[in-house]
Amino acid sequence: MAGIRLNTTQALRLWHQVGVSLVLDDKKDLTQRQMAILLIVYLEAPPHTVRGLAKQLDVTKPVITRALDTMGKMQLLTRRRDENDKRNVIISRTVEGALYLEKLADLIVEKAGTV
Amino acid sequence: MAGIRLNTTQALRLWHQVGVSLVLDDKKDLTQRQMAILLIVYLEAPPHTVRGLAKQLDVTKPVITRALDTMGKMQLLTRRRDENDKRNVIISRTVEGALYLEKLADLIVEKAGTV
DNA sequence: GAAATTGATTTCGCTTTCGAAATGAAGTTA
DNA sequence: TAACTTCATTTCGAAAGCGAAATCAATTTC
Repeated sequence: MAGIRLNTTQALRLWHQVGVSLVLDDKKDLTQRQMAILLIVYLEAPPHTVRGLAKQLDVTKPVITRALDTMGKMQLLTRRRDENDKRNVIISRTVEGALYLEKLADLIVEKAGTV
Repeated sequence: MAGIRLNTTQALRLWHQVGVSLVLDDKKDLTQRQMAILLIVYLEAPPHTVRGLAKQLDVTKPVITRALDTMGKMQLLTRRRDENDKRNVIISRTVEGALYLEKLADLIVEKAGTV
């Protein structure tokens, strides 16, 4: 668990290159909050709920509901009712969403190689 | 020009950690486009104009004008008229903007160390 | 089982952004 | 100097986001 070693110049160059590429190529145009939600759902252990995401990101629940509406339409993730406690909504991954993040990861790796 | 070597998992973890931190801590809440513009202005060789930025990011000029309005209010950059050709507007850096990106860079470096 | 609590969504009014088109100012061409 | 071009901004109607508060359904508490 040594981590990646980079300096501040490399960090900004990486953000710069990936950022410009996303603006140029990415149809989805997610907000920062939406992207954060997506990555939590894909990288952190389930289950994920509206309340849990709102708490982790310190935003209101409607922010999460709206983001799920938007990213749900894009097929990046899905929701279903929790059968054990029907007040809860469980957010989960989709194939589309996994592919989207795979492409994002490839882009980051590619740009990292150039900074 | 060796570049940074990381794998796709590390790339997504890095984006995840930085993204969550930005949602939690960053008052500015820039859009992807605004962030891309800011990084271009700070990392690429001047002069920067509305037209040039619009072309590089393949967006309309009003997108740039609006982003400059917003980030100008935040003091992240400034514009002034080009005295040689008064149709042009030259976008340049500010101390505030440099500090903002320094902190962003520090955050990225810190999170990179943990992925 | 009635009342209170919890979780998600909807509604409200507001702000910000969007692209397309119109405008205005400055420079260039004929 | 009159017409055209160029650059940035403003205006337009539409779309999407925001937080606060209200709503609705499910669960827990008393």
